[in-house]
Amino acid sequence: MSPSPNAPTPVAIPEPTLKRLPYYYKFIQGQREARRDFVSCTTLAEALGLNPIQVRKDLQATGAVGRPKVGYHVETTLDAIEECLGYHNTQDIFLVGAGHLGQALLAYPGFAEIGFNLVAAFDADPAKVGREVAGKPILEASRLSDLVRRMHIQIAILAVPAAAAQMVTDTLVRAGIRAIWNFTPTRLAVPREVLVQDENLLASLSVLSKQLENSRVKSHKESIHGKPEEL
Amino acid sequence: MSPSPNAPTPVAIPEPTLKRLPYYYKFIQGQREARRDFVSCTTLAEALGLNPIQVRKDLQATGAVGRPKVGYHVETTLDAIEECLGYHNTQDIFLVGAGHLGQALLAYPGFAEIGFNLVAAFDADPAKVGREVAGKPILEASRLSDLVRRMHIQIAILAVPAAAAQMVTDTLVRAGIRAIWNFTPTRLAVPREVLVQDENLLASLSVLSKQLENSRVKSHKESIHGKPEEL
DNA sequence: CTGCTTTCGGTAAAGTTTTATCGATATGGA
DNA sequence: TCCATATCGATAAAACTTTACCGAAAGCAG
Repeated sequence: MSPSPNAPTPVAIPEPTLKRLPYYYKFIQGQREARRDFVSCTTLAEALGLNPIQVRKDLQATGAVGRPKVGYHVETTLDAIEECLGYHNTQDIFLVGAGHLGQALLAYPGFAEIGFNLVAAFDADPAKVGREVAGKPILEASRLSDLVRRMHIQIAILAVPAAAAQMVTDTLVRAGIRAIWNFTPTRLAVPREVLVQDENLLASLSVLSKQLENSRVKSHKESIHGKPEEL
Repeated sequence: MSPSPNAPTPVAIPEPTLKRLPYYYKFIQGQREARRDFVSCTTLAEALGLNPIQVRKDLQATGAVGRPKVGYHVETTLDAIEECLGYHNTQDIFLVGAGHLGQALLAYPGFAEIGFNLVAAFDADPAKVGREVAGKPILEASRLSDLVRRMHIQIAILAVPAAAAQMVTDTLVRAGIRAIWNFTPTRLAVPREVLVQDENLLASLSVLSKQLENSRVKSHKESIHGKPEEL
């Protein structure tokens, strides 16, 4: 399994593909429960509203291999996706900021299923410290740095107020964090070796609303010019 | 302001750009508070860790106009972004599903700032119905359809359990919803004219973790081959 | 006033991601 | 057994996004 020194680097899988894989995974799991042994790109694509060719390319990226006229073997393909997304190797993560959103994340049971173990939250508010949410303790913010270091935590969820975002980030970075899942609407300044995944909810909502506006204009124009809808 | 019949359709702004605009907006607001009248792409890019050329192209897309050697006028540019993202035209939205995440969204004060008015939540759980979160009522799920119709709600936030996602979606669609901000890990089947913005948290976390793994492999390889880090 | 430097706008190139095309393979039915 | 068809894998084209380049405008210093 260990690649030879100059093995062709297992080409990084594009982010859009990574984001789609969980959907495939879920659907294929459903097929397994339905006692199906194989699933084709066509089926997947139809169920998920995607392009079959895209599905095929995505699955290829995971290393899954299909059989013409039959499709992909359910078990093998599930394994390939799990392997690809790292659902196996479980990993401890911390949450910083136990406000409404933070507590919702604390209580969310889904992380465990994909190999993450959210072990504790940290907050600066003494009123919250000491409480538990879904069995996970909320600890004093001052202990964050030390625990990240000692427990070799690599990923942290950042759900603090925007004003504190950069400061907390600096603390995390100094403590040796490797990746930050950022729920604040702030661009974090981090050293190049630290990864940040932004989850800017306001931005997403803005996008949706803008696209809605666009589609309104478009369909209005279409109705004026009599352009028919295509199938 | 009304475009002539065959005016060049104000080219749809690419989604990546839309997602970056809120960051520019926030930073430029900061500049205004600091009593600065102009801001350059270079400054913005440096502050946000982006490419200056990208920033310029993004701002151009909003219609903002800059002056060589000076930059973009703070007030005008803020207006352009507001106009572009529709921060002005406020819009009522509904939340469906008042679980942990749903309640966190209910309590989130940020929506109002970008022109959204989250007026009510809906839930099937009688224990939750009747309660209020941050002054927003949680109503019976059975009233959803009627209220969407009567209030001409265009955007709904979907934060129900995955198992209910498609069913609730169908209800929303029948009631005339135009766009769904989907927090469930499900691909929703909707008619073409209905927009869906997926916010798949598990998928995002998987991406982060996978990229972390990649970067580990890469830096390991680099250290073996002695490839130096670039500035 | 002249020349230097910063920054913009427009156009072009490079890089990514999505979609299309085509031959090969395996299955099921004639 | 042989043919029609569904589906895969590979390669190529198209679309989209990011990055680079270059000339022009505008401020600043001498």
